[in-house]
Order: sequence, then structure tokens, then C-alpha cells
Amino acid sequence: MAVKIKDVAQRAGVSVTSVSRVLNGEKYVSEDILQRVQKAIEELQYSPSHIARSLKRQKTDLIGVIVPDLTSNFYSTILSSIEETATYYGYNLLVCNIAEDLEKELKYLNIFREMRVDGIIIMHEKSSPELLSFIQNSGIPILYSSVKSPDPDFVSVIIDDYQAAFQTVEYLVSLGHSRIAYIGGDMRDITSGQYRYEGFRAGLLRHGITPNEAWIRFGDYKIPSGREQMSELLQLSEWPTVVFAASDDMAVGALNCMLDQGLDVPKEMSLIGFDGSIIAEVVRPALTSMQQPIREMGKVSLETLHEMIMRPGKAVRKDLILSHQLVERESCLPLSTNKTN
Amino acid sequence: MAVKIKDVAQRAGVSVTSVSRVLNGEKYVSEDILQRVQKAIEELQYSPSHIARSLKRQKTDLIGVIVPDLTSNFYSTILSSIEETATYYGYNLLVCNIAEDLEKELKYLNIFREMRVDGIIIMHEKSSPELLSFIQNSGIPILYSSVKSPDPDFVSVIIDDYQAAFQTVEYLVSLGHSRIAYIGGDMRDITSGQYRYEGFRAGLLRHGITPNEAWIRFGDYKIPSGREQMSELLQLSEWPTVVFAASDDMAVGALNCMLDQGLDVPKEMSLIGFDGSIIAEVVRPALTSMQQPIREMGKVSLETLHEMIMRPGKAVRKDLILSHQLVERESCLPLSTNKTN
DNA sequence: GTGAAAGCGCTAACAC
DNA sequence: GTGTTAGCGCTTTCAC
Repeated sequence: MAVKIKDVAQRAGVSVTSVSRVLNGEKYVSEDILQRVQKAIEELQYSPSHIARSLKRQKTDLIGVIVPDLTSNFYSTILSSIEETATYYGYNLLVCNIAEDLEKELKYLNIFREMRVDGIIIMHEKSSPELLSFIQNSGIPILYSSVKSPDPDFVSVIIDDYQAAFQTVEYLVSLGHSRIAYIGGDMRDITSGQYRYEGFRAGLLRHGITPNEAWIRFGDYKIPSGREQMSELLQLSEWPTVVFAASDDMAVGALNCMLDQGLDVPKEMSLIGFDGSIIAEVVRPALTSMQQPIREMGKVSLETLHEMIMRPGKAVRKDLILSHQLVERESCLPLSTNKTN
Repeated sequence: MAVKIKDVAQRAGVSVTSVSRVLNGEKYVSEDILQRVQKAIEELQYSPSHIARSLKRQKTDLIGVIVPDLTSNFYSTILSSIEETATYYGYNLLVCNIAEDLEKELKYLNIFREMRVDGIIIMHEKSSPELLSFIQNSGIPILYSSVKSPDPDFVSVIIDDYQAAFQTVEYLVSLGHSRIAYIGGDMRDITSGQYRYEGFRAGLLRHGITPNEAWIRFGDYKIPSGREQMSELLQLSEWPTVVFAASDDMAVGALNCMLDQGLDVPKEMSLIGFDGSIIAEVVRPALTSMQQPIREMGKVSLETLHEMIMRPGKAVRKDLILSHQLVERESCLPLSTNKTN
């Protein structure tokens, strides 16, 4: 890796400036020099140093991405979409899986700053004073994707979680259900998870249903927690007729718990998920789910961040709300009137 | 982001060297200077430039990772494990999802080189002359993870795919099966997929079973292709009693096809997967599968690459073979003697 | 059109 | 123990 721009210049018999010009596709280079430089680059197998270039340009084409869980169907799909769009815009992704570890998140945010990334995308909704202070003072364009930013002044690309949850309940009610259980995400922070929960409650209230607190439980959005919460739910003497899980992964965990206990889903109990990730189509019965526009979310996130990077002054709408959509599959049935339960 | 080492030095009333020494935790700094520098760093909110440091040190702490599909259960889990280990060793991950696009892979490999990454991990088994030439000439430590490298001189962290497939067949035979179908990965390249396939054939032959070519099909390791291949299999007049899929994702696709056609799995037809990824435990019936040590594979990959980076001269064993293990779940039943089929 | 030279922010001889 | 200074490999005025 010893060959540098100077070597190319010597080989081609021109100045480093000319080589640089060729490298950057500028005009004001004669056909003759262009040819000689290209030949020298080829012969020397020259690969320009992005590091040196970044130092000079004060721009790295790097975007740092913080994912809570790479193995989640939801996040890996957003990430995949972000990656696709990033490639298109000439960015490279520095990715960090923080596994719910706020300290690791802060550590990585600082590394991103040292790396002088051009922008940061965060998909994690937990927060802390240090984290808040970082996003407020770093000077780096930061965007929250799929979750609401802890500071309302920062831009978030999300769906209207409140409305989506509210409408999910309306759908369930329209099917005749009134005994509705809820398995939510973590409630410790004021973000998407909370809007979802509030939407759920509001939906119930809107239809004159008093929430049964024993049927309201919280997991961590992942498969095992859905299973655990469902298991506890089934130990109750009174059962709901439908379970609303705030993520498809939790819905799958719940589904497996039900199936393994011999319950017929959806005949004996219905189930509805949230996210519309791949797994909803994969399990049997396929999950009816409130779908987020996952890939679009990734694309819009990167494009918006790109805007923020290119026009530092220009204001961007704080919340970019994308549209959700209920997708009916097999896990949710109208409540049959002859149900004993 | 204007504050640099010089500013810190001025503020603390010392030389830049001293600041650099503090930054790098060297000794030969008096307690007094240490204090003053730390105070200045704090007050100025100084964040050292990793870019400038990399340029000087000729080391970036960056590792480029090429993943064929971020949304795959198998690859996202390896990636997650690589990430975890990378954090431990102080590396950052530049990730690229190449979506089976060889041109994109080559493009990214060149970007990795321009970025001066310290090493590269590739999890894609397709190859081309240009790609081969790159890995042979780049001068960057490169390691293949979970797939066999196209050039035998490069190190691969893998299982013994041939043996694993062979033993899978032995297991099936021990259950009484002899009508065994196979859904493999892509056969266009001489890598893991091929060893799996050869192991399968050898297993059959070893037990005096003549392979039925109509029951041998190839997909692309992903869910939809498992479904497609299964669908065609079911259109045949003669059916196998068990299907061996070379990835869990394809097995899930096949499973859904069977289930959706009203087949009872495993009573009417058994199914066995390969990989041991999360999804095998998630579907119902849960998939019996030949399990790869996925997380260990990621960990060993990064640790080996780290070794290669630290000791450039030292030879590393070309193939690091990890152990596989058959995990019995619900999708595979002994062939009942009273089967009509 | 082309080139010389300054400088991006840091580290590491080397001198004191 | 501490500071001066020469680069790391590139881009970009500015002068020719």
C-alpha cells in the first residue's frame, strides 16, 4: 500500500496537482495528461487514500448507524434499506449494535464523533442525560429512525404510533372483540412505545371498554419476551379473546406460547402484531399486523440525513410521519358469537 | 468541531506533544501537565480526530464486512457476533450488504481499500476473476467467514460442510428414510454449497440409495426460494418422505409451502434444515436442523482476523473448522412402517 | 492548462 | 519530562 499520489505523478511525469485533478474528474486537464495519469494509476495499482482525502476535505462520507439489535427482523430490514440508499448517495456505513446498552451507545457516539462521520442515524429509543447532551452538542447531523427522538428538536422518521395503535384497536373492535390484551414494549422512556400504548388505551376508551390492567403487559420487543408475557397471561383465570402485541417479534413469541399450549390460533384466541416485518408472513398462522413502511423508512431516513448534511443551515421538519397500514393475514378472526370463553 | 490538539495545548499552556501523550496514555507526563491537559480537554469539549490519527499511524481500526443479505437470520447473527467481538478489540465495522451483486462487492472492496481498513471479512461465496485478483493483490488481511474462500490460500472460518451434510443424511437414514429430497444453495460456484451437496450425495450412496435427480433442486438460501422449490417438488407424481434443505431459511419456505398445501409436517412428510439459526426455533413445527456454531463463527472470525492484522508475517491455518451439531426438534419423524406413500 | 507549496490534525523522532 | 518539527497523503489556492 506504499504507492501514493506522488509516485503516480512521477511515473506519469506530471505534478501531483494534475493527478489529483484526474482523480477528481476535474476539467482543465489535457487529454495527454489524462491518458498518462490513467496509465500510471493502472500500472501502479494506485488506490487513493480516503483517509488523507477526508482530512483535507473535512468530510468522510461516513454515516454512523446505531441499531438496538441486528438480529431483529425489523431493524435489519431498515438497516438493509439504509445501506442500499447510502450506497446510492456515496456514503459508507459504520454500524454499531448496542444491544440495549446505553453506555455502549454513548461510547460509540463518541467514536463516531472522533471518526468525524458526516451524520448519525439512531434507531434506539432509550435515552439518558449524557446521551441527550451529546446529541445536542455534537454538532453532527443526527436523525432518529423508526423511533421518536428523545429531544423534540431533533428529526425523527416515524409513523404515527398513537394513531396506528388506536386504529388497531378499532379494527379489533370492529371484529367484535372487547376482551383485548396488550403486550407492549418497554415503558421506561417517553418514545414510540409510549405513543403506541397511549393509542391502545385511547382506542379502548373510545369504545367504552375499560382496560383490564392484568391484560396489559410489557416486554422488550423481542421474541422471548412475547412468549414470557403470553405465558403469564395464560395463567390468569380470565382470558382475553385477542392479544395485541406491539411488535411482530413479540407476537411471534406469544404465538408460539399459545400454539405450544395447544391453543388454536386464531379460532380460540386471535393475535395481532405490529411492524409488518418479514417474520409476520413466515409464521403459521401468518400474522395480521399493523404494518410500518419499513424499507421506505430507511430510505427516507438516509435521504433526509443527506439533506441535513448538504444544507447545514436549512431547517428540516422535525417529525417525518410515514403512513402505516393494517395488513390482514390469518391470525385475527371475528369474535364468533357462540364462543364460550 | 474546530477545536484541535493545538487549541488544547494553548489552553493548557503546554506543547502539542504533551497533549498527544496524555491522549495516548503514555507515561513521561507529570501529574501537573496531566491535570491541566485533562481540564483543557474537558473545557474545550475536545474530540481527537481519528482521521488525522489514522493518517499518521497508518492504521484505521476499521474492518470492512461484506454480507450477502443483512435480513437473513443466519448472516445477521454472525454479523452481530462479529460486531460484539470487534467492539472488544477496539475495531469499528464498515458494513456492506451486497445482495448477491458481484459488481457491488468489487466496488465495495475497492472502497474498503481506499478507506485503508485494517482487514476485511467476506461472507459471500460467489466469486469472479476480478474478485479473486483483488483478494490476491490488495495486501489487506482478508478472511472468509461461514463460507469457503474461492482461493484455497485464504483463510476460511467454516464448518466441515461435507461431513455435516453427510451426517445429516445418516441421521435421516437412521430414522428409516430413503426417499430423501434435497434443496441446495446456488451451485454456480465451488464453495460451501458444493461441499454440502457432495456430502449429501455421498451420504445417499454410502447407504446404497440412488439419488433421484428430480428430488434434487437448488435455490438461493433464502425463504422464497425454499417455497418455490418445494412447490415444484410437490407437483411431482412421486414424493419423498423427507426434505433436506441446505439452509434454515429455505427450510422455512419449504415448510410454509407444505403447510399451506395442507400437508401435515412431520407426520406426512419430514423436513430438516441446516444452519441452526433463530428461525428454526421460531416456526411450528420447530425445525430439526444441522446447527452451525453461528455466534462462535463470528467471534473466531474476528479474532483470527485480528491475529492476522497484528502479526502480518505469521501464517494462519487456512481453514478453521468449527464443529457442527444436529439439533433435533419437531420437524423430523422416523418413517412409520405403515406409511402408504 | 499546469505546478509549487501550504496545510488538514495528528504522532513520533529528536533535541533539550 | 517536555517541546520543536517533520511528515502521514491528499486538495487547493495562487502564480505562472
